[in-house]
Amino acid sequence: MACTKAILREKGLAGADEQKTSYHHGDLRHALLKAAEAELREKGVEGFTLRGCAKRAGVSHAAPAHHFRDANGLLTALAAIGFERFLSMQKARQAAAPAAPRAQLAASGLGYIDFALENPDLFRLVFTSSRTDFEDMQLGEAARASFDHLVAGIAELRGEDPHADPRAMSDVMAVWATTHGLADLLLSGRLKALLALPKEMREKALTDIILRAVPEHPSGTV
Amino acid sequence: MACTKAILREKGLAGADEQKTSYHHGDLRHALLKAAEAELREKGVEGFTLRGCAKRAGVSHAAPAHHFRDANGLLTALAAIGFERFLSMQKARQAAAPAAPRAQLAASGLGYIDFALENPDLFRLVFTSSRTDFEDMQLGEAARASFDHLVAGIAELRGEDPHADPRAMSDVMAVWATTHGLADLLLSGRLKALLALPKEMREKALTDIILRAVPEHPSGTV
DNA sequence: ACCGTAAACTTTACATCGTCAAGATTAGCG
DNA sequence: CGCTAATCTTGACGATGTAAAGTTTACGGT
Repeated sequence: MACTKAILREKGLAGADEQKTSYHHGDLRHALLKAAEAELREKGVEGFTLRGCAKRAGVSHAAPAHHFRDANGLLTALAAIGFERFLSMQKARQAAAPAAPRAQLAASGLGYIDFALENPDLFRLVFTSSRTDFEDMQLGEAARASFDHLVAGIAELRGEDPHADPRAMSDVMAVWATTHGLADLLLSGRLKALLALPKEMREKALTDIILRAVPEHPSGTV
Repeated sequence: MACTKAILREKGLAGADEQKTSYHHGDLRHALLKAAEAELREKGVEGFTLRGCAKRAGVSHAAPAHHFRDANGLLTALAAIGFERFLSMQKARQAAAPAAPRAQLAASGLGYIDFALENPDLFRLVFTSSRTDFEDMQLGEAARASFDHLVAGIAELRGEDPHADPRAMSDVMAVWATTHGLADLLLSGRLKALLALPKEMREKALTDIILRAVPEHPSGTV
């Protein structure tokens, strides 16, 4: 609805990125999101600038306001996209792993960590920035989808719906916390020992730690 | 060395906080750190402002530069203090817990989480802000002390020095990740189920999850 | 007791930021 | 073909971090 012209231009101009022949951009919303991601990657969450995004997209500094309420609005939209990519990286990992629930869970966790390491600032934006608005439909939906996916994984493993069984919900929280903690600590360079390992060994170690969170023989209350 | 006058004034004036009679403040460094913590608590990491700190301390906006290189310098100094408080909250918890290594480890973890929940923005500053400089002596030292403390806890539990025994080091990373993940997720309101629980049950649940990271009978490699 | 140096603090200035308001341009529909 | 509304630009404002230059005061050597 908003991008017919952009499509035409992109087809016509063989993908060179930064034209801007006409007054109207054509698909600025998209362009801004791409620019925002690049800015985020280069400058980090704390160095992120709305004007920088506008410049990178080749428009004036006030243009973004017509597509996003404000800077936080842009970041929120970006976070929603990030969240979707986040989930699909987990699913991609799982697709390449054995079907056993335990292996699936570990694979999902590795995807979680992969995403964090490959998109550090996007990860930070999504998980620990106060600039995103989770009341936003897109973002809220993406977040819920991601949570549901984890819950489903535990349901598969335990044969109980975590929403009904507190013990299964404990498993959910435990894997999530462990995986998230690994991701966050790796990201901030606090687990250099792990990062130094060759990929295969590192993933073995990560898998081991993640699966500790869901013991095969749940102990009684400690 | 720099605070004789400040001490005199504080004694003389019965602790009322915001005088500023003389041109020289007397203990501005201290005052700025206090102001910075308050600003952090009120506005959060992303809303933190150097000028705000200066105003709160009752000095001109350029005064902080004489005590801290720049805004990040102030935040770094604050982070160092935060880190020390962080560690002592863990130790406080441990002092009130049974001496058994496992109980000590759990207590330390609960202290970790306590700190995060009671000082959310300080926690964020310390663990996920790019504005702190860990090359800084104070901060680096505080961080190392905290890590050493965790390592010692695992050494106590396993009877092996993690720096020498990779399996023990795995335990270190596992508890750390789990505890940190819990803290971070709780902080961002993503584990509301847990937060809703009455204190005692919540701590029981947290303890259970934390201790999963260090199984009593370490399984062979999964 | 005094004086000069340096530290502590203020003032001024500047570039950059986010956002608002008003003007220019163009797309799309009647 | 012309109107309206969406899209984008320009200009302006207050706030921010930091650098430079000026002011005040503490303090050590005499």
